Amino acid sequence: MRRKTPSAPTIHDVAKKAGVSISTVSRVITRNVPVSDEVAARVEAAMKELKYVPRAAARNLATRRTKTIGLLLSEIQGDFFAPLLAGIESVTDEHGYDLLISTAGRRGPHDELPPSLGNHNTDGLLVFAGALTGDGIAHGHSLGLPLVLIHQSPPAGLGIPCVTIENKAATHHLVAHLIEVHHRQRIVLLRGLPHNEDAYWREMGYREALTTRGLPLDPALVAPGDFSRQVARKSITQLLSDGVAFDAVFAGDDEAAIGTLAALRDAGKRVPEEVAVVGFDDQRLAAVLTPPLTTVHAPTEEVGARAARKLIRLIRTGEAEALTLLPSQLVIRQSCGCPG
Amino acid sequence: MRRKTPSAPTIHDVAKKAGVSISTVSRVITRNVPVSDEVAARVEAAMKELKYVPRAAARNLATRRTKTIGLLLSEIQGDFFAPLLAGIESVTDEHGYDLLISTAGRRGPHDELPPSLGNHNTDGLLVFAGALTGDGIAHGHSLGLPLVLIHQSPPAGLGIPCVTIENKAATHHLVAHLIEVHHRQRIVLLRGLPHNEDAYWREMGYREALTTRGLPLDPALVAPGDFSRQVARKSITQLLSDGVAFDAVFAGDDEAAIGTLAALRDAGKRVPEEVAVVGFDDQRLAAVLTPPLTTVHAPTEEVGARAARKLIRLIRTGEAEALTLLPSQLVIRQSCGCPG
DNA sequence: CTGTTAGCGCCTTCAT
DNA sequence: ATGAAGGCGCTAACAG
Repeated sequence: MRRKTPSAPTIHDVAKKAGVSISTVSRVITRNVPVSDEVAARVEAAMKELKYVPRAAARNLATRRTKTIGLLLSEIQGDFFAPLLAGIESVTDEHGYDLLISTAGRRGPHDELPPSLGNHNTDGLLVFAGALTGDGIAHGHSLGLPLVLIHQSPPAGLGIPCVTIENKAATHHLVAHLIEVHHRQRIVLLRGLPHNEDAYWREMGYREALTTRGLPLDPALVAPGDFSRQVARKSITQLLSDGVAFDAVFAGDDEAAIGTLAALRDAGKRVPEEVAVVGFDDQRLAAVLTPPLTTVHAPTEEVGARAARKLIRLIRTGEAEALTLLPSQLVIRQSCGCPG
Repeated sequence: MRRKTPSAPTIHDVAKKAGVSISTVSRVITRNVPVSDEVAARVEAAMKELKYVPRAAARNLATRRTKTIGLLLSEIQGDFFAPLLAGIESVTDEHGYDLLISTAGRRGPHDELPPSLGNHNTDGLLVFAGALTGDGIAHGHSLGLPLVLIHQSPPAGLGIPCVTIENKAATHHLVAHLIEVHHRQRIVLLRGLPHNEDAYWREMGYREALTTRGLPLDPALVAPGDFSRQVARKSITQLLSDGVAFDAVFAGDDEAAIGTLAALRDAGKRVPEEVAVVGFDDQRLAAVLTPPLTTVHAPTEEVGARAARKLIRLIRTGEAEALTLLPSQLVIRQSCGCPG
């Protein structure tokens, strides 16, 4: 049934079978130039019969465009990643772009683009926070590669577009809720990762909420959280054994909130009666925790979609607005002390 | 500072600047053929200075290989997806392959390959369950494209390799645990999606566990679960209001277990005292539920890694073993009735 | 070890 | 509306 690997049909095979020139075949493929209906039909029949598929490499080479977008990630992990990718994929798909994925790997942020995503192998790049250093970003930019940053602002001076979420105001509201509604006074802050911008702004929101309410910024209440269950758990356990008094915890993100809940449970502290706990992100887990977690909803899928849309515009028109800041929304559940 | 878009440097520019021929440059790029150290150094300096990046399209065209693997998904969603992709990415990365991602979209399984992943735009394809119909798979196969199926077996007759997990025996053990250790007699089965092979084998495991223990297969205890929270919740609520008596639920997967837990909570039933609940998959959520969910751990990351490794071998050698069946492991927590 | 020369498969003016 | 011919940037024999 099977011949001897008849090495995939080319445009020439189609042309011959349809009795036309290759340029005509090319025209019915690209649909850029009018072709008589009759001829078009013949060509299409030939393509179908031969199971012809245009070879991307050849088109790319001739066109000097790849019709693919690269996504550079720091790592594939957590609840964060799926919605982000879903958002991106929906718009790249809609616009006929392919999606090439690559991770920085465990070595941390990279100083250069990975070769595969380098210039001309991709029409543009989506760069997620932590995947590239400032130098790495500058490198890509200097190559003339269209770039859009996600959850990370560009190195000073480079006008690279960026899309991220509102962290500070949302955190401020969240902490203010703890203070005003639940009368908490000693609120622990679990810090996020060192160079993470989200972490930075959340901390700013926390401080602002306290100071504007006349509460002291007690350094004893600040501990590492690193956006991870383990670190958060350790921090809270430590605080407890150090005898630090507190009646609430802003964990930095939902993962850290889970660690916090675990530490508190271990210590026999009741949540939210004795200690209120709040997170950030509103991951899929948040609603099913016990008690259900009060947190801030981060519109991650929307971030992905916006970033992709922006990159495509940048590729097509050469410009895109510098910053897209998506609003985040308070999600009140029960871990703050609100009734179910 | 910036010239007039000096249209990216090519291999010729590098050759000229290094004072060698383009073949020499090509050789230092591919490293297939020995080149004198001195010359190599000169060439590399030139490449660096020019910020030269080889154009993938040109290489692909000349080589007739793309060095990229396609991943065809039904949808990007859930806890399932991140570990799967992480597993795949780690091995494609290790072997120098790029990863092109595409989803079937909401229209359900497709009868043909998406053009971008079609022949010659990819060296091979990883196809996840539900992304392609049998015809779609056959189509890809007839094109001579190396294919590896994930969580789905090939259409009869086609020797397409596949990697999936052990469902039946694991479910059997899980249900047997309910029967023998916790003395449950009336165990609800929440069915999975209709054409899902995992769902099929899990149901077989459930039946086998009951029949080998002399328990009746009461049709009243079987209801739709669809691997989703909502459907599961509705099913359980319905069962309850119908007055069907049961003392345990095998939810089909962890998502459905969450829905089950919610329905039971709404009805004031205590878990696991009155009703034991078990899931399947051991998602990230499982351990933080209340009570912590007894389930079966599905080695999803490993599945991804194995599939990718198998595809690469298939691409390189033309063959790969037909079936990889990864073992799944019982994870006993508290929702079955075991002590914390 | 290095240079020369064909293509790889398709798009795109340029004529017709 | 269609055909002819050059070129996209690189690799891979083939000579030397």
